Formats: sequence, C-alpha cells, structure tokens
Amino acid sequence: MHGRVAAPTRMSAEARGTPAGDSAARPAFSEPRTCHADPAVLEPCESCHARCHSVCAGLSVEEINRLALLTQPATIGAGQTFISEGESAVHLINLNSGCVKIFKLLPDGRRQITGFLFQGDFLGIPFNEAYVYSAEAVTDVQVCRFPRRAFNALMEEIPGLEKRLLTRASNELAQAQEQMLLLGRKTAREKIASFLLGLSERARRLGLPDDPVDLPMGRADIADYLGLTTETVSRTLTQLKRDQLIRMEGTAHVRLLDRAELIAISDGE
Amino acid sequence: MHGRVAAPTRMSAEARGTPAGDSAARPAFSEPRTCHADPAVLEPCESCHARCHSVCAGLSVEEINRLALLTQPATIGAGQTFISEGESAVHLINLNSGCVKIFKLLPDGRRQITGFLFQGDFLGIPFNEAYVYSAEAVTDVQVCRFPRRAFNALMEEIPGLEKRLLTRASNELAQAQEQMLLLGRKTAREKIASFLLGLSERARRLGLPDDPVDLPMGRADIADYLGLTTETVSRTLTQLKRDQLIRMEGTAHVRLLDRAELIAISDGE
DNA sequence: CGGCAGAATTGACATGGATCAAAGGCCGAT
DNA sequence: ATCGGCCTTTGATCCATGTCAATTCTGCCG
Repeated sequence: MHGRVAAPTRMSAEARGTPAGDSAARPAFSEPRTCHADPAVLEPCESCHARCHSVCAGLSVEEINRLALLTQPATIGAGQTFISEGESAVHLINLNSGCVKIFKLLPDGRRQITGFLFQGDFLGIPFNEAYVYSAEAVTDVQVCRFPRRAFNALMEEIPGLEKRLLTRASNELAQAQEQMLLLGRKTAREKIASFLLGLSERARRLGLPDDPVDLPMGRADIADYLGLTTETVSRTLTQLKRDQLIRMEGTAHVRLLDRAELIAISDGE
Repeated sequence: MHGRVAAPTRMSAEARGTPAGDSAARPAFSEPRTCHADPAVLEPCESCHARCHSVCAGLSVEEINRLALLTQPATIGAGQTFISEGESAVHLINLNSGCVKIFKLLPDGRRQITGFLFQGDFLGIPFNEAYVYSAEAVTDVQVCRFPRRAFNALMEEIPGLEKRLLTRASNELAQAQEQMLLLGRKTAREKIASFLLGLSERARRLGLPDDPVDLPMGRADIADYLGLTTETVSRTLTQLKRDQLIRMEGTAHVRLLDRAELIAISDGE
C-alpha cells in the first residue's frame, strides 16, 4: 500500500535545508540558549524574528515579559521527531524558524502529514492532555517551549492571548477543510498545483520571496501531505514542467511560470 | 469525475428523516417562534434540549439571559441550503436538533462534505467575515441564530464563552486531522468502518442509542464525506454485511455486529 | 393496495494512481 | 575533483475505485 513510512516512528536521519551536521547524533532538544541568565539577552523575545507572526504579537511589553519568563528556547535538528502522538502534552511550542511537519500514522506505517509549519506557527493544543499528532523537524528549527499548565494559567490573565489562539484555531480549521476538499476530491494535478500555490502564498505572508517557491521537504513528505505517492508527485511535477507551467531550479525550488493557469488548475478549472 | 453534485449549489429538494412536507416551498428560515415576546416563553434556553452540549453550557443564568436576548430561534426544512460559502457571515448558528452537513464545492460540482453536525454543534467562525463552507439541513433542523457582531461583543464580557469556543475549535481541529488521515490514507473499507463507528460514538456522547447506528444522510452524502462514490459506499456496506460485521435494518439503520473487528478495520488493522 | 419516483444496489468495464523495478542525478564526504 | 548513498525520476504493470448502465428496493401517495 502507499504512504508507508519506513520505521513506524523514528527520525528519517539527516535531512535537507541546512548543513544539519551531526543532527542525527544529538538529542531532540539542544541545550537551551541562555535566556534570562545572560544579562545581555534579558529579552529574547525582543530579537525574535517570528514575533510579528506569532501568538505573541500584539501583547504589551509587560505581557511579553511574563511569557518570556516561561519560555525555554531550543534548537531541534532536522529529522528529529520531537512530539509523538498520544504522548502527554507537557509543552506548547512556538516555532521561530525552520520547517516542521505534523502527521498521524496508521499502525502499518501509512502516514498522513496534516500540515507543514513555519515561523510563527504554534504546536500543541492548550486544553488537550495529549498530543493528537506527531511532529518532526524538516529543517533545523528554533522553537520556544512553554509548559502547558503555566501557559494555560497565564491565558486567564492575558485575555488577548486566548483571543489570538481562537483566531488562529479558526484559521487552521478553515485551512483543514480546504485540505479535506483537496484530499477527497482533487486529482493529483490539482493537488500539486494547490500545494505549490499554497507554499508560495505562505512565503509571501511571511514576507519571504514567493516566486521561486522553496520546497524544504522531500517528495515523500509532499506525497504524504497530498495523499499520493512519491512517484505520482514526481510524475505530476514533470507533467507540469512539460506544460510550461513550472520550471524546477534544483530539486527544491520551483519557478511558477503561469500562476493564473496554476490557480485555474488548483480550483478544478 | 466522481463526487459531483447535480446543481452546483441549490437545495437537493426534499430529504429524509422527518415528514418534511412542503419544505422545498418554504423559505430557508421559518418565522422565528416567539421568544421574548411571548410571556410564557421568556426563557427559550430553559427548555433547550441541546443546551448541555452547546457553547451555552456552563454559563451563569445571567449570562444565559444575555445570550438569549440575542437569539433568534428558527426551523429549517430538510434539504434547505442555509449557509453558502463566501457569503458574508452575518449570523453564528447553534444547532438545537436535527442533522446538518457542511461542505465545500469545486466549480465543476465536485463536493466534499467536511462534517455532519448535530445538536449542540456550532456553525460559523466568530472572527471570519465570510463563511468558509456551505451548510444544508439533512433533516428538519432547529437552530438558534446569533448576530455575529453582537455575539463577538458579548464574548468580551463573558470570558467562559471564549474559552468554550476555543476548546470546541481545538476538538474540531483534532477531528479534522483525523479526517485528513482517513481521506488521504484509508481504503474504502476502512473509511466506512471509521464512519459507522464515528456516528455511533457521536450518538453515545449525545446520550442517544449508539447501536443501531442512525444514518440520517443518504449514500451520496456519505460518499462525499468519505471521498468515495455512492456505488463504492453501497458495495462496501454489502461487503461488510457479507462478512457478518454489520446488518442493515432498513437503509438508514446499521446494527454493528462486531464492534471490535470494525475498530480493527477502521484503524487499518 | 398498487403504482411511482427517487434512492440504493448490482453488474460490466475503464482508468488514475499505486506498486514494483530500474536508472539517473544531486550533494555532502573523502 | 571524485565517490557513494540517498533521493528523484522514469518505466511497466496492476488494481482499487470510478464510471456508465441497468435493475431492484423503499417509502409515499392516490
């Protein structure tokens, strides 16, 4: 059957993106960078690249400070599985840089990736005792971890936080429904077109270049996100190439040559 | 292609469930039953069957009263489309009885049903200006409508309300991910088993009988929910019948003869 | 009680995408 | 610069599910 993953859970070794180095050897979380300890960096949030995209945005300085007191910044190497479905949800995690995939597994190894997360995205559900998905770093990744209980307590006191999480959850829900439409009713060609456009738009919203679309994940990940196989992903990409709709620049960058037509395809004509 | 719906948007006339009668002729919303006007029914919420399952649960009497002032109870006939994707989201709707399907359409009529809603479920996203899906009554349905803006304003003042919505959104999100796994990676047999068990569990949570599973929706709706065709739904049901895992009692009730085995199937062995 | 219309089922056949298998190409390591 | 392993691409074939086309069933109405 399709969509199986080699080892039912563990890391897929190395990965692409950044030099990665010895990632497979080091533990999922590296030593927290000094945070409140280092007097020069009393405000790690001040220098956070992801802040304007995060739940932290729009909070007062005082509120940010209270959040910062809970924060444990960390780095996760590409390929590391750092959340496992069913595991007790001790931490909530805010992604500051890099790319993460979240996924669910069937006992026989079939895998569905339910999302790719980027800077500013939030992992974990405040009111759930257990994680409902697993998460693996696609590239090296920087995160802020919050103890869930402390975060929940803080939510009582910072009303903006709860509202922000609700807004975020609403958007994710809308996107999940879009993905259900894709998975249930779109053809391979439509799926790939939707995927490329989605990544492009996402990059734009983050203020990154949106035309040579960056694909930090491998074909297998794309397949498991779209409900296809790597072979079909590959064939469909070459088909789009042949039709002059895209051009590959290396295997991890796609130039969109006819965005209008791609949109038409992704919408099912 | 599969999953097309006859008319790209409108009601599919009649429907099953209740006598339905002249539903196709009447407008989507019947006249609001008197609410604050009728001195005998000053508290419509008091008599609401869905309350303990709704966002309204756990609010104080005073808070319920403030909500009640916003409420416009209404009845919707089976087959009526009462929310259309993209339409300005004027109302939020709480479902008090009956069954509703929410769905998204592709321009050529392919349809993905993203959920079946029952009593206590909530339609509409507080912070979105437009609906992101369409909704159609599967059976006759009773609802409470809230003007979105007023509801949002009230949310500022009733902290429990926001938290309840966040909890609810989190659960829906988890369920959406489960459905993505189903749509992307499960076989027809696994999909049908999951679907039957899901309905059964849902009924149980609502305090309704969970064994002869009630199927208020038609085969086409089941197909559009599972990313299949009516023919495959039908064939798969007969296959499960042949294997002594279920027995049909009429076309709208399914007896689960071997729940353990069905669970094994739904989990992909 | 018999007749109808829509829904469900069943059958025959077609096909998109999966599976199995083999190159080919990219990238970090040497 | 060269090498080796993994990822990607391509090819050949298969199969689960879709499509097309009749029946058959079910519940409603006269």
